[in-house]
Amino acid sequence: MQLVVSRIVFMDIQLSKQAESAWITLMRTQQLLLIKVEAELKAAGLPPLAWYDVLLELSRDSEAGLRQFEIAQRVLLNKYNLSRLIDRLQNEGLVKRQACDDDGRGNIVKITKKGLQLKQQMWPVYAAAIQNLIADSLNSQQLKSLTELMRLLATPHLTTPA
Amino acid sequence: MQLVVSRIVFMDIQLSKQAESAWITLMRTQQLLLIKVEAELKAAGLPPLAWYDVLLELSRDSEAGLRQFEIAQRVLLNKYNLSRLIDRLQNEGLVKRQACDDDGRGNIVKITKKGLQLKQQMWPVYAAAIQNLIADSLNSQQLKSLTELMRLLATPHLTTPA
DNA sequence: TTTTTATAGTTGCATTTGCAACTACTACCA
DNA sequence: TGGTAGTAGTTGCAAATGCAACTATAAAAA
Repeated sequence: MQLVVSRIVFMDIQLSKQAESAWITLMRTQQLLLIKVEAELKAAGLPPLAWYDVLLELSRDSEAGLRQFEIAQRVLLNKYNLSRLIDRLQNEGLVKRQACDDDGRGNIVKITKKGLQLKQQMWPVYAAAIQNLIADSLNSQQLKSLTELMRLLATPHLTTPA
Repeated sequence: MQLVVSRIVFMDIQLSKQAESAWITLMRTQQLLLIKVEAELKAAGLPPLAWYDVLLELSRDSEAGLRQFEIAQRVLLNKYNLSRLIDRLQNEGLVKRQACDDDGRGNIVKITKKGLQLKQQMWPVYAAAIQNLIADSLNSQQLKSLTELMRLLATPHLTTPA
C-alpha cells in the first residue's frame, strides 16, 4: 500500500512573518514604482512602458528580428496579448512583421527606423524616472544586493518544471 | 540674475548599469511571481489576488470598516477601479457599503461573514504560493534584507511631494 | 454667509486584457 | 507514409481598466 502525501498540507502551513513581509513589500513597492514610471511617461506624452519593453528587445536584434514567442517570454506577456500589442506597434509603424522562412506558422518581428526613434525618445524620460525612483534611494551596494535577491527569486521559476 | 538648473538634464543622464539592472530585475521578477500566484489561485478555483487584498484590509478593521479612499490607497488602486471592484465584491455578498455619518460624500465598506470566509479560504493557497515563490528561495537574512530594501524604495514615494 | 475650491465616489465610453476556440503549421511516432 | 500531438499565432467575446466628465458633499476663502 502506497501513501501519497501532498508536499504541502494547506491547513498546517506556517508561513514566516518574514516571508510574508518580504512578499507584500515586494508586490506593493514594485507596483508603486511602476505607477510612477507610467505616470512620467504619460506626462511626457509618451506611450506605456510595455511599448518600450518590446522596442528594446527588438532593438537588441534589430537586423535579425525576433519571433513573437521570443518577445513574449522576454517581456512576460502571454501570446494573445503580445499579438495585439504587436498589432498596435505595427499600426503605428514602429515594427513590421515578416514571414518566417524556418517556420511557416510564425513570423519575424523587426523594429523600424521609426521604432528606434521612439525608443530613443522614451529612454531619457524612462532613465530619469529610474534614477529618481531607484538610484536616489539605494547606494551601489544596495543596488547590487537587490539585483542578486531578484535573481535568486527568479531563477527557480524561469523554466517551469512540472 | 538667477540661474535655475533642472535637476536632471535628460540628454546627460548617465544612469548606472547597476541601477538599470536593479530596476529591470525588480520589475520582471515581481511580474513573474505575481503571474505564478494568480495562476495558483485560478487553478484552485479562487478569485484574483486583488480580491484578497481588499478583503484582508477590510478584515483588519472588520467592525469599523474602511472608507473607499482608504482601501484604494492601501492596495494602490485608483478610485474608479476600486469603486468597481467593490461593486463586484458587493454583488458576491462579500462586502457591504454603508452610508458614512461623518462624511455625506463617502461610504463605509465592511466585510461580511461570507467575505471573511472567502478570505480564509484563499489564504492557504496564497500562503503556499508565497512559501513556494519566496521562502524557498531566500533565507531568513535575505528575506529581512529584501524587506528593508523595499522599504527604502517605497518610503520616499508614499506621500508624493510636489 | 456666500462663493470658491477640493475631495469622495460613480459612470459612459474607449482601450486593453483574459479566456477559449480556432487555423495553420511542425514534430513526433508508428 | 500517415496519423497524432504539440506549438505559433489570431480572433470573438466577455470582463477589467483607463480616462474624462459628472454628482454630491465638505472645506476653505471671501
